[in-house]
Amino acid sequence: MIDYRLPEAWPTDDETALAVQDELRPRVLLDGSGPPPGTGHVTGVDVAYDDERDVVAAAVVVLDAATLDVVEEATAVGAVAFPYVPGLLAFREIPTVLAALSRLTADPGVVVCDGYGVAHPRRFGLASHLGVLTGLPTMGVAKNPFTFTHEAPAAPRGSASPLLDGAEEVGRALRTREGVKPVFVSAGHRVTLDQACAHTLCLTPRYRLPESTRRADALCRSALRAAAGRSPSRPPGAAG
DNA sequence: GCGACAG
DNA sequence: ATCTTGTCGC
Repeated sequence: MIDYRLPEAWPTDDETALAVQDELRPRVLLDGSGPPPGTGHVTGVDVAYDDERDVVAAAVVVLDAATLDVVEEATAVGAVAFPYVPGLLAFREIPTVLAALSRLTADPGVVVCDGYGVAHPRRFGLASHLGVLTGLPTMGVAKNPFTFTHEAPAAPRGSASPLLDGAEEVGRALRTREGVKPVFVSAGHRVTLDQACAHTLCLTPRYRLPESTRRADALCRSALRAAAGRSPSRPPGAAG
């Protein structure tokens, strides 16, 4: 069990956050030293919010990469540490994610984030940031193209087209289900773009989104309800 | 200056 | 992300 600790000074404003990204970006490795797709463990990470009550819940779910069976789960609840700012998502999600990861006993293997890795305005998105702080191999699978451009990939599952920032390929639009909107894959840390796409296809035998993120999404939502959301439609004055 | 913008 | 009814389809 590893205690993934949050850096002492976590940014509170945009300016400092940008400086932190510039400082940590050089530590990103895209050497493919992570485990081969379909082997070992794959861990899904996701976060849910109740900004109204200033509560955030993170969930991490470790899967057997070969069978996609759940090996272990963990959650953590905390206070919202940063507002949502496009390009600074990591500062909002990472504190609680690290707390949840620290509660795991199993080796996380490759960590799959809901968002981007190096496909980022400054090449340092959530997945890359999490990878640098933990040393774990990470990658990102996002549901939207963010600010990047792409051509629609061919209809068959497995088809892909480059996700571009100008002329640079920062990620890939990958079709995980025939005829269905693609997902947007990018490398995070210690994982190549090709490996990230291969991992994604291993994780999507049935649904558009990776089994890892689907599991983590369901878990962080229930954790949030347990922590902050009493019956949402309970009339004022009722017991509870 | 204005709009767009991972979750 | 989150707010939300019904609806089409396997």
